[in-house]
Amino acid sequence: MGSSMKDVATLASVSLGTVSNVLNHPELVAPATAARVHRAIRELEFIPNAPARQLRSRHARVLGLVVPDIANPFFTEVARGVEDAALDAGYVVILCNSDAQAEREDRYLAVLESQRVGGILITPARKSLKPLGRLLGNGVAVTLLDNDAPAQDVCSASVDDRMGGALAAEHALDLGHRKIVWLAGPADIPQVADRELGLMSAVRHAGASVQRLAAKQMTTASGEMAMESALSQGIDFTALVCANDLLALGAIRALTRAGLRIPDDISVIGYDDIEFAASAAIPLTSVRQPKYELGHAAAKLVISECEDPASHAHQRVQFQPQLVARQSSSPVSASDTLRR
Amino acid sequence: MGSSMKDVATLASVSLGTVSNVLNHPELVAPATAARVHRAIRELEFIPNAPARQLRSRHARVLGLVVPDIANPFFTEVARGVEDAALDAGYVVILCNSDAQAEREDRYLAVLESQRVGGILITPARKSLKPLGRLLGNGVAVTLLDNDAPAQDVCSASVDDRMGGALAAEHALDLGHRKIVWLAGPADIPQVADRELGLMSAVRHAGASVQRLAAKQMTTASGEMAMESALSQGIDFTALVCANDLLALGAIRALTRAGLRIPDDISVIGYDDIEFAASAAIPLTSVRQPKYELGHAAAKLVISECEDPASHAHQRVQFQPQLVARQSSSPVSASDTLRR
DNA sequence: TATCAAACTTGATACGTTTCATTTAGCGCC
DNA sequence: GGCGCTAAATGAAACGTATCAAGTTTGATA
Repeated sequence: MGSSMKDVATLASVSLGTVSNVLNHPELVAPATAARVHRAIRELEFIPNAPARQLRSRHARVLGLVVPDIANPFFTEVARGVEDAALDAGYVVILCNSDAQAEREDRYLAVLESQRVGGILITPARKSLKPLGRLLGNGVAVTLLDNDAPAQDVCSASVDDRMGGALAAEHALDLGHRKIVWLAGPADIPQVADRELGLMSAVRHAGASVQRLAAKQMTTASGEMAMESALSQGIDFTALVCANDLLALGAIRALTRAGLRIPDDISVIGYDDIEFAASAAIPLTSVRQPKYELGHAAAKLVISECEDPASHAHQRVQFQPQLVARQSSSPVSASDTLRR
Repeated sequence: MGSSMKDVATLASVSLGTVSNVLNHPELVAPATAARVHRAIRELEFIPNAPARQLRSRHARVLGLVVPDIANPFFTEVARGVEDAALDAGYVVILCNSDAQAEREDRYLAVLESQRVGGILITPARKSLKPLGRLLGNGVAVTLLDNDAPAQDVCSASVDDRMGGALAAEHALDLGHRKIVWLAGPADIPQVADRELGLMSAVRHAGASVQRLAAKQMTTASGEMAMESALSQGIDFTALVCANDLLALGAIRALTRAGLRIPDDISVIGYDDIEFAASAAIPLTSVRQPKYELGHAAAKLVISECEDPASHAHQRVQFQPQLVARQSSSPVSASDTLRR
């Protein structure tokens, strides 16, 4: 069975308190004693009991990570960033998929509260931060992930989605495109809404215009369907900007099936720059988000609050996206320009 | 601050023990009393302290999930299965990416031991199960994930990789292919080795032969490189079977770039049937593994052992893979048959 | 040699639960 | 009305640790 500090104390002929000090306040104990204790620890293969420790010290090296769906490559990468930062600090991450459902999110928040986690990283399923209020009141550090903090009492780490939308638009405009389609997702996703704002304002600024298309979900299947039905209605355009890469990949299938060539007939621009974007049959031009860094930064924020809540100042960290041009986009073709 | 059972007891005018009984042994307490206690619980918004509970009862509703890389779509899906099963049982999952490195795996196992998790689901980074010995000795339930249990003291959930390899081979053979290339991954991955065994024996049984190609890693980039160099050496074949879908997608890029058409010139068969396989430009024929079910089953195994270690019998669960034919494979073309 | 601060150690207490041996109440029956 | 039972509730002990006031040793100083 696992041995306890008491066993260590006995074997090293010191008191329980001294063993505790060796572990938590080594500067208070004489080197010779510390050495003896360490020997005993090795001998007994003692491993501290984290739950007991937390019960007493009210400090847990456990984080909760609440995301809509880890199967989304964007969040997978974010999670890796979170996890690496956590492990570096001796923390551990509880993975919670909310499926963007409030009910499931609530269930998880309750479990996390019961587990008395030290901090929570969350991409909320809904606008209101009310459900987080309880947690905050109980001294749990909360950091918003891929969301900007509206309030003062939480940290946040996000990517500038308006800028990302603008980058995508400007790329298309720079290539000479004037007939642009924006393939959006569900309207209630704040990130998507921001991308749209950035895109629209850039386009308007250039005196061009955009047609808006909406997919039901942020998936390839949904992108394919939306594009297909638009094509059947004889939509006329030369560039397609999508709310994420999955939509773009789906749309490309529909376009290809309709006999359109990419990028010769249509330029396609995605968003997220997931790994598959680069290695697709037609490498996808996309707006890269520093996903790993986002997760890493968010985790460091929440950990720093866990470690020292008193002297912690809430921060907003915002990353800049970046356009990665690949083969799915090219200058508008001569014929299209003339036709216009 | 969070209220404790003591507060609840006071408010409901009962003893501490009674509150505990309401929570854990409701059959022992009179309905009227239970009602009073429940009212107090709601009133105080009491949420049990899981760590304290575990300290006393030595029973944790926490699982550790140790996988090589959650960014691999295979494991992402497995993780979802694990998580859903866990949440259903009121458990929570700690995510651990070992990166297939022994050192990182060890670090995580130590942290999980310190957290006193109730169970561990692991796809081990190395053959030896020694590092798990300590855990088992301390009463932690261990279940092998995507690995078959060699020993008697752990459960395991896996997919029949030999059969999968055979399915892929038989599909190619049925389509008339006789010049087959097997694009393998690193030799030390047991799953891949098994697939190869199944493939080889099916091919031999049919009196055909296989050329073996090895990629350095199980990634698109690696698959592309391996295929490219093979093509430059003038390899002659009509069907390509890959150790996983990522390799297949990479290989397809190299093939396409070399002017070969799929499936007209070369039939390509992947393994895993990740989501992208179906929605790629050329939908990929692949061997489907019940990924979600695998994770779900493994989690249920480990949870059942956690709940009642005494009456638990270790089990091996093995799933059957399934061939999903799509457009990347077709009957060998007349010209190729003649040429032979 | 007596004194005192500094450097270590100790031992008791509390964290929020579960468990279990006891106690108390309620009730039918001879 | 006393007996034995069952059902319900209680109270104390324990889980493994951190903390901190109080104790002990050490070594330097006067």
